[in-house]
Formats: sequence, structure tokens, C-alpha cells
Amino acid sequence: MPRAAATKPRKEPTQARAQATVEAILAATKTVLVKDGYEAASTNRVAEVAGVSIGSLYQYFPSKAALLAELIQRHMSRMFEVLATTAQQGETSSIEEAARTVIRAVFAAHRVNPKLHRVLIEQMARLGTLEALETFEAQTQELIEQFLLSHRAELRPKNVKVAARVAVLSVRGVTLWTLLRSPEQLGDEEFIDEITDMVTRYLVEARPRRR
Amino acid sequence: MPRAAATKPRKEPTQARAQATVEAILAATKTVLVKDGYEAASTNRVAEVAGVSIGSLYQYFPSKAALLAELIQRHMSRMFEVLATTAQQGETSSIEEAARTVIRAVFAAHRVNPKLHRVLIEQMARLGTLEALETFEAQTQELIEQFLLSHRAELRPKNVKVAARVAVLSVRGVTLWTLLRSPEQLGDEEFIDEITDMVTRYLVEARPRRR
Amino acid sequence: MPRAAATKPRKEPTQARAQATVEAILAATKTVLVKDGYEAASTNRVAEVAGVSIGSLYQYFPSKAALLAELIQRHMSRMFEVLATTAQQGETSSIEEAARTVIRAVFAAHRVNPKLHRVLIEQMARLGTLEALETFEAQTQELIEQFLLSHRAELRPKNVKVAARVAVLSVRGVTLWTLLRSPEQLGDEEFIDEITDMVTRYLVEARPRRR
Amino acid sequence: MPRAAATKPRKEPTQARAQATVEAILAATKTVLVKDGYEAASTNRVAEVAGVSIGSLYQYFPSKAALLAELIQRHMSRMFEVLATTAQQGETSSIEEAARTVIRAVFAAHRVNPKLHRVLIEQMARLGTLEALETFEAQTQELIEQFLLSHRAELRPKNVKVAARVAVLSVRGVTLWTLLRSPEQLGDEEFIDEITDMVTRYLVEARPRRR
DNA sequence: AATGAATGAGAATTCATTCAT
DNA sequence: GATGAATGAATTCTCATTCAT
Repeated sequence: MPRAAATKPRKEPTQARAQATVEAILAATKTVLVKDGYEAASTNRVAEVAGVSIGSLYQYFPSKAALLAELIQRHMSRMFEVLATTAQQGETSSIEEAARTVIRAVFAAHRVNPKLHRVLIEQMARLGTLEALETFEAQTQELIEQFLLSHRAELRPKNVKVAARVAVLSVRGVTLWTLLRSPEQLGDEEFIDEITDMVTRYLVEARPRRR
Repeated sequence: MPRAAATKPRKEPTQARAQATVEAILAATKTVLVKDGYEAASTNRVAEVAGVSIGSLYQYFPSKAALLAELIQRHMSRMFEVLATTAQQGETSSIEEAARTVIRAVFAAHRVNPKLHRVLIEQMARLGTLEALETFEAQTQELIEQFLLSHRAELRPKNVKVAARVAVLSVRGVTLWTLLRSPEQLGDEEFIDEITDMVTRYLVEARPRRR
Repeated sequence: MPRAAATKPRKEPTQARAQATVEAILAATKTVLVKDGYEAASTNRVAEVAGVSIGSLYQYFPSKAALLAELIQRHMSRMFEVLATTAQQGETSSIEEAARTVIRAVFAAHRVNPKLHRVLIEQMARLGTLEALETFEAQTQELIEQFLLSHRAELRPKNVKVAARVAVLSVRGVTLWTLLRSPEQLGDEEFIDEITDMVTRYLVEARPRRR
Repeated sequence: MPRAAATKPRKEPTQARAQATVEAILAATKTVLVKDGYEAASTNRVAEVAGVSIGSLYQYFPSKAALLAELIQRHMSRMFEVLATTAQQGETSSIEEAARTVIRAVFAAHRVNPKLHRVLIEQMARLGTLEALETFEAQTQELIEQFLLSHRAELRPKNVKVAARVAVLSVRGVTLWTLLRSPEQLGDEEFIDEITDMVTRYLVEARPRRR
């Protein structure tokens, strides 16, 4: 197995043709990843599926890991957008309602392409410290903290930072583990309600009246 | 790279010497896994570290995956024992106390060799449907369900099955994600308390008075 | 081009079969080097010619460079033996006679497989600091110094060390450059005599009477 | 890797801009060669360092070898000029004085950019029969022959052709081997004197009185 | 004249696995 | 039971070169 791997994209494509090549490569990576899994996703195979020469692939991605990194990066951004959008929508509603909206959105996002999600998560674990990941987690933390701060009146735990951390880690942990172990539950409304319930009971003083 | 292979141990070692060989191989696998990661953990390397010929390794493990599977299997068993023991200890205490004991024990178990844990989790994700894993999850589910049934008086949710599933998935999800993303929190008492708090509030009617 | 290159043999073959494999690989390396030159001498090609799998090649040589290094090493040893043997033979004769014997022997040695010699020299230059080379040069220096010391009566230059260095560098330089630029002269008796003459006139006081 | 190719420059740049491009490419080649060695000196890298597109490089040099060839060519010319100039200066002095001047100049020339020199020599060896090289050697031979002819009175060997060949091969061999093996000696006055001494003793009848 | 995107043959190297001894 | 030599498909990645723009 050759050389250690840079994960930064090698060069920014400027011409439209190049841009198309890059997109084709990324799309092919997803396809292959989903169809054959990470181990079988050789760079040659990706290039072939992308209808691009292996040389072109390496023109834009200095290593196989860079391909993964870019995919994870984009995935993260989209995830964060989902979070940010729904959190913003919940700005004026109760913590419970906001939690429900966010959790529902996150579960929905994971239902889109669960197999791809799975592989990306495995690779996140494998790649370990990935800058994109750190950034995303920090941003998420910050976002939820801000949200909780603006709902302070309703909030039970004294320490907002800790509350945010627990909430973020919990929801993320449950989501991922559900994705990995029982993905069919990702669409189970009752399950979503229960998770929402759990988080809400942790975050707000008054017991929610539902159930 | 030759085709994937069976994951069942090839033969049960009967002689003491053979038993020692098997243990040496498994120990070496752990060592190599922790030191070099999965990618670098070649069977040849494992055999070398175990001080055993590659031929001997294949005498007892029909494939690299079998090595992993055995390790995961044992890991699971130990985990389940921790759960079973602590759950049993909590049989007579409140849900809250039992939850605290269990969560504390699980976190403690993950602190023992976090790097090995990490690798095993990654591999669980990668190997996907692993019988040992299914069995373990089912057993855990069953165990918690029984526990909750025997504490029905205290239990808030109507549906015990659902409550158990939420509790199991949550704790497991949080534990794993904590291990992967911020392993240093595995020993943070405040964090453990908060998680306990969250799960308890979900499971029992009366709000716990602490914090 | 993959990983930087260790040049030490990977393992010493102990079984006879393995020994044969190693020899076959080295022989094939020579063949391919001579027939196709260094650039075309891929490890796959060498293995093929050796009638050995590429895996076996890498079992004994951790890199392409290691193959070269071993060949150069052996070449050096043989060269040094030629030197040592002829120098020893000349122990009782005059410097001139000894010089003639040595130079003749060295030229003869370079006539044996000039193409292989060429390639090895190129590679010595390319590999730069190669331990085997350093050792060989040092040993040669020492040998010639000892020889000159034992012929001190006849020796003109005051500084034996310098004299040895000049003699060694000259003969070696001339030999190599002759090999590279006009290999046909390697067998030219007149040319050999002239080189001998030059070195002798430098080393001894009395002008030799020949020519 | 595509087939080997012609080594003649593809076209003579006529415009000033084109001339500048060619010079930039050659300068970049030197830089890259010295910094990273031949193996790493890819045409793409050279073009990048030259601040020129790879297409432009191939506009002027039909192959990587052509780049090398041009560099070697220029190097040779400069070397020959050094020789011609110093030989001419020595026209009126003794063989010894002329030899000293020439050898000193040649050594000095090799001290200028030894790393580049090294690489060029390696490549000379690799490229084998290079027209520029043949021409240069022939010219050098001719030059020294003429010089010796014009100092016939002082000359010892009967055969001028042979004497010239020995002298040229010796000095060149020693120079190159010194460059390759102990470049620090390129500036050692004592060493230069000794080489001069050796060559002079070979060429002239009367023993020089120095040292 | 210049650009730079695209090419793809081919190189080095790894590693799970087999099987003769 | 144990050994370890041998295997070879497969993988990642490079780089000289072309050619449409």
C-alpha cells in the first residue's frame, strides 16, 4: 500500500470541463461505495465508473483518502445545513417542538442514502481525526448552545454547555447506532417520538404532557 | 487478494499447547491492531508477533475475518457480562440507581483499552451483519426488558419493549460516539451523571430530585 | 513511485529451496539489467524471468533498490578479491610489476560483463551513499596503503596515504571512464601498459626502462 | 509510460518571448534536478517550476530526454571552453605548467555546482551514446593532441595519439570519480598537485623537481 | 504561442492464503 | 501439529505525452 495520504484536494478545477470531471468522480465514488463497500472501492474502479481515466482522478484527488474526505466534508456540510435550518425554524417554538423538528430532520436525512451514510460513518471512524469532522462537531455544539441559551427560561439544566453536549452526543449517537444496527427504525415515527421525549425530558423542567 | 472467507474458527484446539497458540494469536492480534491499526494488521504480521508460523494461524482461523470475529465475540461476551452482572446487582434498587450502576460500568469498560475498542467498533461496522453482534444485541435487549418488567411499578412508558429499545440504543449510541469522538469524557463523572439523568427521566415517572 | 526504499535484504533464506530462489532472482536481475537496462528492469519482469512469483521476490528483497544493492555488494566483493589476490601475488615483486598485475586484473574483470558493469556503475552513482561502496573503497585504500608501505624503499612520494589515494582514484577513475566511454580499450594491451606506466612513474623514483 | 523519443530540440525559438520560455525551462530543470534528483524531476514538475504550461515545454523539447540532452550539451560546451581557453593560455608554457592550469580549471569547474554535475554525469552514463558527448570527447582529444604536438620537444611518449588519450581519460576519470566519491577533494590543492604531478611525469621526460 | 485537462500503460509493492515438507 | 516458502491477483499511484481549446 503506497504512501501516506494527503487528504486535501490537489487542485481546484477551473475550467467547466474539469469541474464536470470532479463531479463525475465524486458521483462514481458514491455509487461504488454503496454498491461494493469501501474495500472494493478501488480508485481504478471509481475512475472507470466515472468514465474518466485514473490519471484524471489523481489530478484532482491526491489519494484515495482525499476522495473520502471530500465526500465526508460535503456530507457534513449538508448535515449541518439541515441542523441550522431546522434549528432556526424552531427558534420561536418550544424546546420540545424544536427538538422534535430537528430529530425528525436528522433521521430523515439519514434515511436518504443509508448505505452511503454507513460507509461514510465507518470511514469517519477509520480516518480518525478529520478536520472537517472536528469543525462540524464544534459548529453543531455552538449552534445548539445558542439555541438553548435563547430558550433559557424553559431550560432545566443549569450548565448550558453540558446540556448542549449531552443533547448533541445523544442524538448523534442514537442516530448513528440506529443507522448501523436497525436502519429500518429510522422511519419509525414512534421511535422518533420516544427519542424526542427522552431528550425533551432531559432539557426542560415541566414534564411534557404527551403519551 | 483472495476471496472473503468464513468467520467461524476452523477447529477447536484441544491440547494445551494448541490452546496456548490460539491465545498467543489473539493477543498478538490485539497488540497489532492497537499499535498499527486494522489496515496494517496483516495476518503475517500477527503470526510473527505471536511467535507462531503463518501456517499455524490458519490452522485455527480460516481467515483474517475469523480473527476479528473471535475478538469481537469475546469482547461482546465480556460486555454482556458486565451488563448482566450490574443489572442483576440493580435488581433490588431503583431504576435510577440501576441505570447509574450500569452506565458507569459500561463507560468504565470502554475506558480499559479504548484504542482496541475503537478498532473493534470500526470492524463491527465494516463486517456488518455479524452473528455474534446480533445475538449480543438481542440478549441485551432481553435483559433490559426483563429488568424494566421487574420494575414496572416505577416505569413510566407504557410499552416496555419500546422503552428498552430506546434505553439500549441510547446508552450504546452515546457510549460509542463518546468513545470515538471524545474518549477523555469516558471518565468524566459529571458526564456520566448527566447521561444517567437523561435515561432515568425518560424511564421513570417521578422526576429524580438530584441536580 | 511507491515508498522509499530499504536496501538491506529482508531475510536470510535458510532452506535450500529459498536459497535457490534468491539466486534465481539475482541471476534474473543481471539478465534483465543487461538486456533491457535499469529503467526497463521492473521487479515484475525480474520475477518473471527468474521463474518466481513477484511475491517471492519481495519476500527476500524489500525493494527494487535492495536488488541492486545486493548485486553491487557482490560485485564489490568480487572486485576486492581480485585486488587482494593480485596485490598479494605482487607482494614480492616490484611496484611496477605489481601495478601491472593489478591493473591488468582489474581491466580483465571489467571485460567480463561490461554491460552489467556499466549498469551497476550507473546505479552506484544514482544510489549515492551506499554502505557497501564506502566499505569497499576504504578497504581498497587500506590494502594499497599497506602494499606501498611494504615497498617503501622503492616508493617516491613521501606521503604514503596521499600516494595510495591518488593511485586508487586514478586507476578506478580511468577504469570506469574507459568502461563507459570506450569499453573496447579494456582489452588493449598497449593502453594497459600506458596506464601502468603512468601510475608507476608517479609511484617510483627510478624511471622504468621500458618503451 | 510512453516510448522514448528524439532528443533534438523541437524547434528553435525565434521570438524573444519564446527564448525566455526556453531559458526558464532549462533553469527550472536544473533546479529540480539538483533539489529532487532525476527520478523526481518530472516534466510536469519542471514546467510548474518554470512557470510555464506543460504544453509549452513540449513545444520546445520533444521529450524529457531532450531536456537532459540540451543541458548536457551546454555543460559540455562550457567544459570544452574551459579546456580550450586554458590550453591556449598554456600554449607558451611547459607541459607541466599547462597541465596544472588545465587540471586546476577542470576541478574548479566541477566545484561550481557539484550536485548538478553529478546528475548530469549519471544521465550521461544512462543515455549512453549521446552525440554531444562523442563530439566533445573527440574535440577534447584533438585539442590535447595538438597541444602535445606543439610541445613535442618536451614530450616523452613516442605515440602522441596514445599519450593524449591516456592523459584525457585519466584526468577525466579522476575528476569524475572524485566528484562522485569525494567531492570535497575537488578543492584540495595538494590533491590537484599530485594529479598534475602524475600526469606530468607520464608526459615529460625530465622528472619535475617539485615536491 | 500557450494552455492545461486528459490519458493510460505500467511500476512498485502488499497480503491473504495454500501446501509441500 | 507446525513450519515457512511460495503465490499472484489486486491496489495505489506516477508521469511522459497528446490535443482540443
